[in-house]
Amino acid sequence: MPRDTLTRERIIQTAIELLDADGLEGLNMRSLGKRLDSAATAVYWHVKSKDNLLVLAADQLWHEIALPDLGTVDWRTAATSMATELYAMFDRHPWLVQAFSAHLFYGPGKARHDDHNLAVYEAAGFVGAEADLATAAVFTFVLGNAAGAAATASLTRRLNQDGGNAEERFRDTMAKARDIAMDFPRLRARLENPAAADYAAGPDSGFEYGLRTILDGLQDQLADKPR
Amino acid sequence: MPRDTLTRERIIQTAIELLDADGLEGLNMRSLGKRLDSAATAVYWHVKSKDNLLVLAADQLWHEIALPDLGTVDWRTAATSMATELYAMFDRHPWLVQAFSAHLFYGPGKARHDDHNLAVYEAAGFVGAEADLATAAVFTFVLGNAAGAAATASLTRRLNQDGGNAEERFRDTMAKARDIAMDFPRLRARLENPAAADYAAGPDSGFEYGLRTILDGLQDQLADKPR
DNA sequence: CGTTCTACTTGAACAAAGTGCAAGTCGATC
DNA sequence: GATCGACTTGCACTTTGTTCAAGTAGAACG
Repeated sequence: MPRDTLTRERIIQTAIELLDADGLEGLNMRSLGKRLDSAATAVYWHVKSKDNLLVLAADQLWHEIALPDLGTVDWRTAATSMATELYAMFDRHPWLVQAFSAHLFYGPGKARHDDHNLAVYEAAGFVGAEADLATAAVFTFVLGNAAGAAATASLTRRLNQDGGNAEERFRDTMAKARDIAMDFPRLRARLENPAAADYAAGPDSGFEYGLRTILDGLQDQLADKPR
Repeated sequence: MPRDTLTRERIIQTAIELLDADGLEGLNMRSLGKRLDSAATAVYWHVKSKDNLLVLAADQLWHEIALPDLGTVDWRTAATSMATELYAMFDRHPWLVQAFSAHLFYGPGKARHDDHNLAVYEAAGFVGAEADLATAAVFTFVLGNAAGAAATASLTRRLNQDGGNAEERFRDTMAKARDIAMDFPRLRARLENPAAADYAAGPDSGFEYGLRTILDGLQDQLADKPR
């Protein structure tokens, strides 16, 4: 006997909890049912399918993103502010990246379009017209970069706080990578004297620093080869 | 009776063919077996698991990537050349994005490290040391952007060549998006006079144009807010 | 108070897919 | 011709998404 009645909202909420806790693999209909104190199949009255549930969960989070005022701010500013918002979202819910990689990489062509959805696209610099492929690329960059930065940050946090399993596994991997890296002269130099390397930056400034660096580098490249 | 003997190489090759043709969903051990003219489980003698097979397939493609000469070229140049290579790879094998989104977004922390692997990382500007989170972000950017551009290009190609189902479906989606977009003043303006818009660019120059645009825009943003 | 209807829940069961395993085959070697 | 090891096969088990007929519980109605 379920304490609370099953509702679409409670299902979505619980699904997000499970996903945040255990990742994409942690969510299956039976574990979800157990967590909800009801049969796995009861969910199907409220939600069409598991895929649909994932979409609904993502939608929920997507709709929590604050929109910049496009009347006041130009789209470049908007894109940057979007990047920050998305950064936070991917940081809190890493499974989003896995579940919707196609959307993130291939743009919103495959995604459903509702008003808020499209407003976010607009804010992120995306235009839903077939001619505007360039802007689609920009959109992908904004999302991709936000996700990458989020991952970086969450990695840092895991290192600093978790203490234990995750840290150990990560350090193992990195130690192994380090061993291999010592065979490469450039890597070796960087590893042996990180402070002197031109890319050195505190963990927390990784996002902005990474941006700056790549911007400088690629700007140069493009300047060299016009057209 | 299989015509050819089953080999790890043939399995990987066939898996890539299936993946290229039907995407991630198109590959299951039974269909793979059928295509190889042998029992599904025969594959397991050559390959540890399906996940492992995906890694092997990705590795195969990964190893086909040409490395810039790091002795001659600085790492920024190398990163750009990598972007081009990766661009081509994601363009040819879109399922890579789906299967390895975690690697692409979260960096090589979770990936296995062999010599070539690490050489590519180095070329892409990644250093396998825990302090260098900034470079990891750069790595993610290069990959993410390459994938986005590849998707854009493959979308264009699909539109121009496929003629039929894919095009129709895409146009439907876009038409719907367009309808909704007309409610947004900025989008509407862009859609009604795309030629005049500052982002207009030929489909084929989408990659470079997208880069230029976002670089300009974010460069400005960073210039405004130092530190 | 009983009936009915609607909203919701349940357990059994099916299908798809990854995979382990015991038994078989086939070709080379002794 | 016997043996051995490499390789293959079919069966079967497990997990997981999903369907469905049958149930229940509470509100509405007579």
